[in-house]
Amino acid sequence: MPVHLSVLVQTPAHSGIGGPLTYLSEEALALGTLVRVPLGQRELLGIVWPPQPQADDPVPPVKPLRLRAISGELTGLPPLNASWQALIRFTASYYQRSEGEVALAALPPSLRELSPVQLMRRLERKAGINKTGIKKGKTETADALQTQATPQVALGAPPQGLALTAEQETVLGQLAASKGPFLLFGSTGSGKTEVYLQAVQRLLQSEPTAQALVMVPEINLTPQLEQRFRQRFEPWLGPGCVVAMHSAMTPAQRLASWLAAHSGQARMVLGTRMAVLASLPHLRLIVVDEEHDPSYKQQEGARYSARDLAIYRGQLEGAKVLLGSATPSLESWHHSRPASEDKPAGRYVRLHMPARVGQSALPLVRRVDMNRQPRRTVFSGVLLDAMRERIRMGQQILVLLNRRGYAPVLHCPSCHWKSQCPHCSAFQVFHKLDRSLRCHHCSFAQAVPRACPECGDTDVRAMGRGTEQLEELLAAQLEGVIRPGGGAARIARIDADSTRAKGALEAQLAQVHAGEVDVLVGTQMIAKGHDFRRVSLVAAIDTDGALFSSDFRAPERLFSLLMQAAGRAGRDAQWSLQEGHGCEMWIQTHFPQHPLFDALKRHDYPAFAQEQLQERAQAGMPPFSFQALLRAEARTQEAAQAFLTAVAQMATDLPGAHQLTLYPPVPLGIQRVAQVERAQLLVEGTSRTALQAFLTAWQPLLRSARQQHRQVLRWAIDVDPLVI
DNA sequence: AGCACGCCGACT
DNA sequence: GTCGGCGTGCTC
Repeated sequence: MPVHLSVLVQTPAHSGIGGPLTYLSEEALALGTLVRVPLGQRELLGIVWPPQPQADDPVPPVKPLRLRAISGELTGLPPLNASWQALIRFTASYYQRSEGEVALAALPPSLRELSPVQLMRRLERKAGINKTGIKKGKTETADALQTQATPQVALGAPPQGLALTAEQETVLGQLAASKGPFLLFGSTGSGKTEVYLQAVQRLLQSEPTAQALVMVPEINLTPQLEQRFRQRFEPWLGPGCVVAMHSAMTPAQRLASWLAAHSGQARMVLGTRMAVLASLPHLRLIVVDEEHDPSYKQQEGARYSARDLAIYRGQLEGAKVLLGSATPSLESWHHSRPASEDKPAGRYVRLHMPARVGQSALPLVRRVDMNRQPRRTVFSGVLLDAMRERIRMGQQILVLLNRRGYAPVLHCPSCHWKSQCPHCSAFQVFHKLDRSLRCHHCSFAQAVPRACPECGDTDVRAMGRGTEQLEELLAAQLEGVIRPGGGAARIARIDADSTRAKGALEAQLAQVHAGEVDVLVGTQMIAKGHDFRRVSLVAAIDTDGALFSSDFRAPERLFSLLMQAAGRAGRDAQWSLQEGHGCEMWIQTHFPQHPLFDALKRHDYPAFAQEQLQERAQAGMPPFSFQALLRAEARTQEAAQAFLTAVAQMATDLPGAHQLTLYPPVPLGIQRVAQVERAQLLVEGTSRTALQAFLTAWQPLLRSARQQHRQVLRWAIDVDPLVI
């Protein structure tokens, strides 16, 4: 007697299919079981799911006659457990996406594509390594995986690790003593990584099946960290106890890692934001390194914050959560505030590690008042002198500018033509090296015109400067400076352009580490994570834009970037101890009195955070309010805005609406990209519950409004947006 | 989102 | 006479 089975499939929000679909099955299957189901002409991977509560929909969703049977069950894989299901449900509901989209996106792509037969072969092959290598039928496969799933038994003695400082010991003690979640506020170089390693080790040691998840912001930081974790744990728990998870892995690698985590064989997962949705049946600890990093926020599809989900998942599964940063997000800082006379303490426990390991001092921050420099000065004389001296002493220099290319725009002085991108409301950037004009938003590229396309004048000029131009300028201005070994200063540039080729970043970094480079020019890429031990001077060339940006989070990002960059300098104690030649961070600015730089000079994140939080509180901005954006894309700006205006008018009586402010629609910062006009509408309020209730009620209205607004190509809701 | 069906322009 | 453009509509 066939039974009805609810199955989740990958259905985008636009499709109208929200919840699970109903199929027939010969037998009832446990929730979380992976199945293959027919949908239209295709066969898709699905997950057995609780049926949709049919409360508000009086019309039965399907005529019973049309039900189709599932194609098959993926045997050999234990079902996704209840915690994982709950995590997916929460993520979908909080970020306003369908459960099917979130759930299926959380599985490795090759699992979605593999047929049951192919998958079974894979599992057999994997299991066969441990067993005799004889392939058998499907029940055998299940057994094989079960065998493999028994957690790794310790092969050797637990690793010793580095000797801990008193601070590190204290922090580890605090971690053990309370429930958390924790915010570890530790300066660059204070040894946070060793705390993570020890925390993971203590967990794995005390519980024979426990799993830990360690998240990092970017893939290019993972290789060194992955190696460190492997070297620490593999001699102890055997190869395969640590697996990586990030989007740069091959489909086969991703599947292998996922299976190892899902089966419980992997004891530790090291990954980027996607790893927060991995199946980890024995998860007991989540570490979020550099928790302030914006890349934890997914920027397409379900726009979840992996850091926020880590907090939720920890609570859900009873796992400890440790966020770490030298410049925490203002949200996390606020949530970890100590109790004051008028207010109770925040929900997080704040842990503090102020000291740098070893003797190295924090660099001296020096401001150059650009108002006192001749107009159009790129490198001030004082900075150039300081750089020359460092080169003569054989030390390295980092020059930061967040603008790649040669010049951000080309223009014609006689007719005022500018290198506007034909598809976007942005300028095409001048790249001198390959003589191209390139749009950084839609990638449209063309050759640099020899003469002005409008008036034919051959005097077309570059305005402003990017990293390419800095590299060129420096070569000229540092000419004749001789480094200790003899020879001229060697300048290199690292940015998205120079590292496009696979392995290019690693090769360039290796050059820097080998001392083959004296001056490194680059975008924020070079400020993150990489440890340049011989760098003794860091210079930020043009940061003023972030001080007065319309994006209220720009100062926070700038402070973090500069603190991180400063942390790159002076990791090697030898120079900081030399009298008068300590490590320095130079800031060229037209606003040397700005409080951000005052706090930076004192390396005083708490002071900066307090000042920013006061401003945010007064202006009623996050973390003192909650926001969501509704974005619409259309062929014309008018169509996009008309849709937003219409749905805002329809929303006035929705639940929660009276506690929220709906702002008028505005064009996005870059209003047009690749011939598509974009507009957005901000919803804001002080109650997260009201915002959630409102968005949930709004969704069906948005879907139906699209019928009247055929010009709208698509729309999406971004909950807790990072860029407004 | 896929993938069909469906109705109009340049090709073996 | 067919191949193929992408507009509209459906998938348990």
